[in-house]
Amino acid sequence: MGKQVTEMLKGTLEGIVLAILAGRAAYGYEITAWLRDKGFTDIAEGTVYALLVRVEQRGLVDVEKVPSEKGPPRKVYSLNTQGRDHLDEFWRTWSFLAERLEQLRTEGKQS
Amino acid sequence: MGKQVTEMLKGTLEGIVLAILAGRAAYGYEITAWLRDKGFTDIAEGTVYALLVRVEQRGLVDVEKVPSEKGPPRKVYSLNTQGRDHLDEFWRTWSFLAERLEQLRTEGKQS
DNA sequence: TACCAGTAGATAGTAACACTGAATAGTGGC
DNA sequence: GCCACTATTCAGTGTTACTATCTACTGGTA
Repeated sequence: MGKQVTEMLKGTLEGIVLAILAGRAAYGYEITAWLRDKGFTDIAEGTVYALLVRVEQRGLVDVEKVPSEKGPPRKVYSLNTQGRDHLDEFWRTWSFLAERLEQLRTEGKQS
Repeated sequence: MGKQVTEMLKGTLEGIVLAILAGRAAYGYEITAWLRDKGFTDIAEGTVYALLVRVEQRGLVDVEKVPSEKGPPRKVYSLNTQGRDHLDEFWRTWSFLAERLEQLRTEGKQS
């Protein structure tokens, strides 16, 4: 998908991951695989882990270490109350942006 | 609007400005004022100018210096063919992202 | 046994982008 | 002569995602 989506993901990827965690608890490897599956083909492995560390440090998620049948133990993340608030705020910001862009797009088609 | 929109604008602000220029030619001060008017209250002056320099260097816009009745001459930017292609690409990337986010949002509401 | 693929996470260094703050420069009004 | 408004430029900073690499555990296979 190239460089353009990379820049656009800055600020949105965090919201995407929090939205995933709002549905169910998940661990890094799982989230990365899910994103790949949804078409975010060029999200690097390390990116999600770094993001999870950030949101953990900011206290938006709770973490639980769960042993895996295959491979090292998983760090399972779940959204806490603060994270839920942050996600709400994210959706508000996203809506603001999406509305204005949609308006710009339709205006552009007219001219 | 705070820090969240700042990060989200990375990658999209360029598209927004190109979309504006697709409608009509404009200069930096004008674009900044327009954005402020549309609710992007915390976009700094310098930000738009820096962005315009970038897109000019990448050859997406044509520039014409126009004397102003009040103040120093304006640099009027207009979208060229390459810029139009880039804008199309931007809309494709944006759609990709917007679709997936919209899906995530509605899924989240179900659970 | 040795090696490799798959699973799972961590980390150091880099690039891109928007922000902050200040400087520069021109015009007109008080 | 100074201030407000218009208009652009630029140096320095912070955040974020990428690249590349390393660690570590399991199971299969040559």
